Amino acid sequence: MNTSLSRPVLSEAQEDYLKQILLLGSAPEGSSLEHTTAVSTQELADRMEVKPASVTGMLKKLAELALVEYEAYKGVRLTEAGYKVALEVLRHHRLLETYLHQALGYGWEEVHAEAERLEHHISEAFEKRIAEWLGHPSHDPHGDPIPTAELHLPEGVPTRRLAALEAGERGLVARVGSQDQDALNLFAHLGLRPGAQVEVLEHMPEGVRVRAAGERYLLPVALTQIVWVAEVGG
Amino acid sequence: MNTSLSRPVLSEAQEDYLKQILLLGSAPEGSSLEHTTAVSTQELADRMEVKPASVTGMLKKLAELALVEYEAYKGVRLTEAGYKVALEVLRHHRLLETYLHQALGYGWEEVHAEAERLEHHISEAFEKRIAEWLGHPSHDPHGDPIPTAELHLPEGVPTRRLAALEAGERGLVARVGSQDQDALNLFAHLGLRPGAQVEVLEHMPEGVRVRAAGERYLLPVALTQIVWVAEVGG
DNA sequence: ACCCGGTTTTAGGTATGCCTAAACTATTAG
DNA sequence: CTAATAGTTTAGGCATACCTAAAACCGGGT
Ligand SMILES: [Mn+2]
Ligand SMILES: [Mn+2]
Ligand SMILES: [Mn+2]
Ligand SMILES: [Mn+2]
Repeated sequence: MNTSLSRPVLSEAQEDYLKQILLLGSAPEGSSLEHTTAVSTQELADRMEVKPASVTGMLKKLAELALVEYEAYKGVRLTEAGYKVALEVLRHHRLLETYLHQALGYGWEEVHAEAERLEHHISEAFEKRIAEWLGHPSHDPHGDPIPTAELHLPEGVPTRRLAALEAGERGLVARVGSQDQDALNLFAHLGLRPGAQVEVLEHMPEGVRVRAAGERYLLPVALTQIVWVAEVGG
Repeated sequence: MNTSLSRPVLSEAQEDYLKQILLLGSAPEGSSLEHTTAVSTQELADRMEVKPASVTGMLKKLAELALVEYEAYKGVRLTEAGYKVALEVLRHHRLLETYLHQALGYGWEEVHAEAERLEHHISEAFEKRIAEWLGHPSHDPHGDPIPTAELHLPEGVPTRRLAALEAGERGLVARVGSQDQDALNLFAHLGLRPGAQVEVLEHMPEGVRVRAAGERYLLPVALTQIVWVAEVGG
């Protein structure tokens, strides 16, 4: 009983495009389609590791399917329908990451690659069962919010980039917002995972000196943009 | 660390062809490449729900990859390399079925469709973790043997088709060897699942009268070919 | 020996999703 | 206000995996 899904059957590539358009067009904290910005061909090409010409082709196809609004030279935005699909894929992704971590003992930094593929291939029954097993979690192991079954994206606690903390300030890692495997490996290695405490010791030209898991490190600025921290007692 | 796998990266379609060549070419009990028979274009076309012309095309490609031996008009057999791939896919499939059943509470008859897709998309890490979680099971929920991590197919206990039992004989369902969803639903509904007791009451022209789960049914002959039974006390 | 009918292959075509190279557009720096 | 350049699109290709229609094959029966 396939419930003849209300959404068309999309390819893996199409689903990934929609998901990335959502991710790239959203403010780091933000949710809701209205607060979304247009995404350029170039950004998508970089993120999808594909040539810009390929992106143009795909965007035309998605526009025909009424999943995006696309005007040449002006970037794309999701339509209401496209937004739904993107959230659905994102839900699969983040539930899978959580399940791999909690049920199968995957490392925090290992889950992304596996989820990136599986998100396109699990059924709604599978989604439902792992969500139940997990007790309907609100956040994945990276601290990212998981869209609900009704496709609402929960608001998070207010956070600031690690880069924005003053010297001497401390906080709790709330989110490590990276898709890059090497960066994740590094963070995992340093103990900079969601829930951990961090303190900014000093801002330097080459990066930010921090203390995490009892050790001191110099983090390149780019990496301190990726880590979001919440109030210590929050 | 992808360990740069010894086998080439194959498409989902290629993997499914190899698996079906293995399944169609093996005796119902049999294992080992030697005891395998050639498989015809037609059989594959039926099984894969594809036209014979498509099969011919695929077989040529697989032959180029040295995964099958293919001679026009004479059917295919797997090469040693193709046999390995087929067993690998089969291991994924049957481990997944077992996991979906035991860990996620899928019904015995629901697992096939989900496994059919996922088998191509899980990593070796995933395979390993579910195998460990399950305690390295030897058989899947349908009673089919699961290839080991070293890709050996365990021998089963000797079984006979339900159709082969004499009137009055009883046995334990050892295996329900169907890929057909509707047949599986029916068997599940009747309580004819691996481990259940069955008794053949009478052979009729229209089918076989059996008792299972306390009830009496008339099973079409075709369906009694699919069910394998072992000695009651075996 | 030959014919027939089922099986299999060939030939030619579709759609997807990617590529490169070349042409074009929009924006920004002078 | 133009001209360079970064960003984008078009045009033309390739590979995969299917399809249909037509031709070729093969084995059994006469
Ligand atoms: Mn993906
Ligand atoms: Mn879903
Ligand atoms: Mn499959
Ligand atoms: Mn494997």
